[in-house]
Amino acid sequence: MTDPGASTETIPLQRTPRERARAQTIADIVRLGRVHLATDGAAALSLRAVARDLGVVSSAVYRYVANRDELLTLLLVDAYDELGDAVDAAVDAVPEHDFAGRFTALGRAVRGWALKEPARYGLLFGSPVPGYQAPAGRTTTPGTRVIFRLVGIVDSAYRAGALAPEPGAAVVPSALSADLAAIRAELGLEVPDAVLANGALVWTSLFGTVSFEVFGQYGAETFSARDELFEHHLAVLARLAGLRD
Amino acid sequence: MTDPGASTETIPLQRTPRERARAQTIADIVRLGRVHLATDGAAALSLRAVARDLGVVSSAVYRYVANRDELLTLLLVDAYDELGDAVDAAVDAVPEHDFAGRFTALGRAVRGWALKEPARYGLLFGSPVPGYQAPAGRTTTPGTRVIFRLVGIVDSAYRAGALAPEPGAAVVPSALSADLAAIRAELGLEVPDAVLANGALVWTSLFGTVSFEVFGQYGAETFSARDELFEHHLAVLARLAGLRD
DNA sequence: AACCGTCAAGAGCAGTGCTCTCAAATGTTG
DNA sequence: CAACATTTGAGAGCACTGCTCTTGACGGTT
Repeated sequence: MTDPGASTETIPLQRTPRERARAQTIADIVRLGRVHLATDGAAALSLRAVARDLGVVSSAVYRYVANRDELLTLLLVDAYDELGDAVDAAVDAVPEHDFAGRFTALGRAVRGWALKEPARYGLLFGSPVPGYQAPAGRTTTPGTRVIFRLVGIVDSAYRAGALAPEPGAAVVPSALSADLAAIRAELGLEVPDAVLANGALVWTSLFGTVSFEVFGQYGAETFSARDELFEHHLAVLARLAGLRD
Repeated sequence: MTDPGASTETIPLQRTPRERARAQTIADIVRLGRVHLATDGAAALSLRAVARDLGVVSSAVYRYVANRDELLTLLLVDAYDELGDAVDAAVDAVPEHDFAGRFTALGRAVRGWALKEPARYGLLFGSPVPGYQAPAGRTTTPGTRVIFRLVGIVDSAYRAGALAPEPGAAVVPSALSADLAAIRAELGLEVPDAVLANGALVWTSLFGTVSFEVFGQYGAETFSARDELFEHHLAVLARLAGLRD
């Protein structure tokens, strides 16, 4: 849970005092919205409740935030960035040449953040909020940090010759190969198709596992040793990505 | 999209005409709710809107459904059953001894239903609806049909000796092993720990892949060959489950 | 000091879930 | 067939939501 009292928003330097005050108010709104989001979930996020916490009438909030969807977008970017920061910190703490270790750290960071912030994780990776469409321009960049980091690890391992040969060279069909080529070009990667396709599966599998745990799909009683289950899954996924451990 | 005109609900035989009429009305409410759910999503499901479609004032609906959450539960069970029926039909259409084929059919059925019913899929496997807690007694049984079917296929393959030796015998730690033993006992399975643990990963990975596609996590442009991507992932997951193809 | 942009407040509209009361419809029973 | 009892639908009402509009005050800039 994020401490609602810590107003540690990074506010870019503003020229006039007006702009400074305005940026501070928006930061406060995001901070309060983050608390509500973490407590009640995305669909229950209420501008009026945020206004009450801010000690202001509801219509005043609309001076700073166009509507509920824009606040949701701000919170979306905020959450993506926090997850990205957590993943970056965890990965950077592992030596560069320890590719499997870096992957494991990435997976643990994702799971740890998700379990700590289930509602915000649900906003990012759960069912879309009805009637809300995330604006592509503002959310794609922060939204791709984790997957970029993941394929970056795999690509580095490949360049270093540390990647295990893919088990049972799966030939990818041509249309998929074209997609993968585009990704490879855009991100400046070298990994071959089969590895990249497996990387995509590892990506979705990691979030699938985390989502099942966070969203309660496992049921209350089925798995009590969830840490061990996740570690086991992570090890299998590392092997699937070609990262021997 | 489910045809709102087809009132094909299975109504158990009721003694009095009153009970018959009552059951029919509840079935109509579920049918209309299903349309709203498929159109607008879970969080936007409105009892008043259902009442309007039913040609009745909102308070009258409360004669048949205690509150919004109970309607959501009815729709949850309804969706679980429809998915379970689709999966069963797809799996049963494949010869019993073709274990990999049955797994592939299961995966395709899940994806097909999810893409056809994204909002209802989101209710089942997406972020939980805020403030709503599914009653365990009424939802667990229909909610476990797919995973039971999946492990059933793997277990049958194991009994038939058709299961590939698990790649790199992963030893599962003791606490997890106890969980797996409980599952094995409850479902009457024979598969060893490592296979069962991999089966759980295959399960979560399948739904992770489907969720990413349904919830739009792939982005608009990244993957255009989604059928091929899914088929590739499915093939890798089949191998991971030990089902050679 | 005057000005003009920015701001908060309040009223108001349409929608939501849900509860309550009252009257009508309906099935059951004498 | 008639009287009864149960069930049902309608309507009003409360508290909440997102959002818009107008009004008046505050405050930085010229």
